[in-house]
Amino acid sequence: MFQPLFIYKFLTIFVLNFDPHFQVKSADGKVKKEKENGFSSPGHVKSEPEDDFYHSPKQEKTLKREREEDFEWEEERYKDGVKWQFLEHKGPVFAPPYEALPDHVKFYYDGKHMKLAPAAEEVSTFFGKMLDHDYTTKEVFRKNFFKDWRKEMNSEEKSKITDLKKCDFNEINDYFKAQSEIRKAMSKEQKLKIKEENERILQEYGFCLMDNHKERIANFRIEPPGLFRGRGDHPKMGMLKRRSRPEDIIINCSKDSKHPKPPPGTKWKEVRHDNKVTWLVSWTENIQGSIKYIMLNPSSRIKGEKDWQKYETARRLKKCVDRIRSQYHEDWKSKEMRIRQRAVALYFIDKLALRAGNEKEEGETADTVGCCSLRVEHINLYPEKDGQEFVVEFDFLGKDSIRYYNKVPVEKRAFKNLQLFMENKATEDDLFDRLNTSILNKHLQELMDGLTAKVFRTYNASITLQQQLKELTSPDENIPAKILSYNRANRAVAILCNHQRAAPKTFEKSMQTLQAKIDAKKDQLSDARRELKSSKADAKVRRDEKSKKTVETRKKAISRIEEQLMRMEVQATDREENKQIALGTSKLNYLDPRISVAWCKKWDIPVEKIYNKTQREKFAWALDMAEDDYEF
DNA sequence: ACGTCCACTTAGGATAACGCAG
DNA sequence: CTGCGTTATCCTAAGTGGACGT
Repeated sequence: MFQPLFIYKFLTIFVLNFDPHFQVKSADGKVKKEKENGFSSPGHVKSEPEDDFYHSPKQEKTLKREREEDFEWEEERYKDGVKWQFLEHKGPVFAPPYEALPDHVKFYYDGKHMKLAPAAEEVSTFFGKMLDHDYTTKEVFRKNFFKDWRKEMNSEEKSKITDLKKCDFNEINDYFKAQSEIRKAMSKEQKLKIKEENERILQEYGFCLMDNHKERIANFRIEPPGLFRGRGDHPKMGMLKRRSRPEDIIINCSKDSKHPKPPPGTKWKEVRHDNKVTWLVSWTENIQGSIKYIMLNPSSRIKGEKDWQKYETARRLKKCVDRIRSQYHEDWKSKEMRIRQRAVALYFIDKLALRAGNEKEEGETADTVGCCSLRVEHINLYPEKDGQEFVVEFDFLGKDSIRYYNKVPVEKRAFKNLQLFMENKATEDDLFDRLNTSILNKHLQELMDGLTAKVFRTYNASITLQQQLKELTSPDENIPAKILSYNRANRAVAILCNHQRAAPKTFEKSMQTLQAKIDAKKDQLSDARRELKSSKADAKVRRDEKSKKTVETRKKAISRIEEQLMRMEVQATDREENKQIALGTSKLNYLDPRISVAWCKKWDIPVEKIYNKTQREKFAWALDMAEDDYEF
């Protein structure tokens, strides 16, 4: 077991030896897996004698039990919201300074060439680069851009350039396209050089030291300036996102660490030592005035533990969800309107996995809603529709302005309540006028410690995966078929959570190509069968070893082709069903990875078929923890 | 009870890297 | 070896929810 004294000693040695330049990957680029408190991180230090202390060979089961204890111990280590004891990093990487356009790249106003001063020119390139994008045709985008662009112009530019329609950015657009072609056409050596330089920056700035771990940082680069790309009908789209300078940046690190240095001749806005937060760097962004952060990679201890905790909370909900469900069924009958509304909203959140729906500041963001912020206009009630009773039709824009459209039969009492909530209301009125997320979450907190609205999404997603896997996996199918089943289970969750994507641009084409391949494979198969038949006949006549052998090889060839064909057909089905559905979001954020790991172990599927390298790093804790009998 | 601030998770699109057929 | 389609990674916007002050 860990002795705090040893930890402390280890930490001291480690800090002294910390060198941000050293390699963490082995020569072949493979990440060495190291077990430590159930977490493995690509950044963990190797070849320290103390390592043996962490990696002493033990039997799996023993290791597992001890690791679980370590988790508890870790939890206790950080009381009162303390997140770390020691934090050292090199600060952020700034966006490269603006490089003026070459003289031959011209901007035209009203058909006449006009040389812009650097400030205005830089902003013009932001727009010029985006000419092919839909954004530049949108009125709001153009209006916001033009307004902010004019702020960057000198008085001469400002007086001349008064109409965006008269601006010709085409040469700028062509220039950047050409630049990107040049980059693509670079020689191998040049590309390698760039790759090496990126790797060097990653090694220098991409890692930090938090307590006794060297951890990967998620986003160590400061966001470059550009035009704000809000999603959906965002009122601020096209506004200029300013360049951040060191004077805008707050550094967070421990007092006794080597503080990051600001670029020569500059100062940080502030250096603070707040170990109740997990971020390393922050700055305030100028569009919404919100704070941006640099934080650790999902593979880090601090993110992994939190993730694990999230699923443990969802599992606790599993234990009491029946009680909570019967509770809200009761609350539907309450004489108090606020309780009825709370109950119906919770019913939606539970049944349909809707998001909580915080209020938003009008005019500051796109008009999107979640459960608590639904308005009358977002639902239609049908006492009877398509042979079903009490149907609610939802149609609203959710997070990222993704449309949620669903027709669901609901329980009669819920339906009657909805009718009641909508009485004497205008379409733009709140459906749940006596409810908001804060009220709902306070209620949930009373039902279960740590329960909030979002836990239902996690719970329902994970339980759905588990149940679908049970239902869809057939024991005698081969691995590709089992993986198809997994993807279908995953898909059921993605549909529940309404995780959509734009159908890939190449979808139709690639589907055709695949179909052509399948047809070709089918032809190949019938050819092979014909050949087998003739060689069988041949063998019957000749009765020699050689012809018998031919029969065998041809049989093998057939089964190989059959296998290939099957694989392709499975792939085609999978792709078709996946056209507009994004599996990644649920996989990464909602599905308890231990369910997937257990499923892989149970059916002998290599976990690499389910999780790629990054995902395995993020879920290292689960890979370590889950056995084949894990139950969510 | 409400508004505001802050910290953190969740999200889809853009872009880079990879890998395979021709 | 090259071009093209797929997959992985990067990017950063857009949510959730708690704390705190009034």
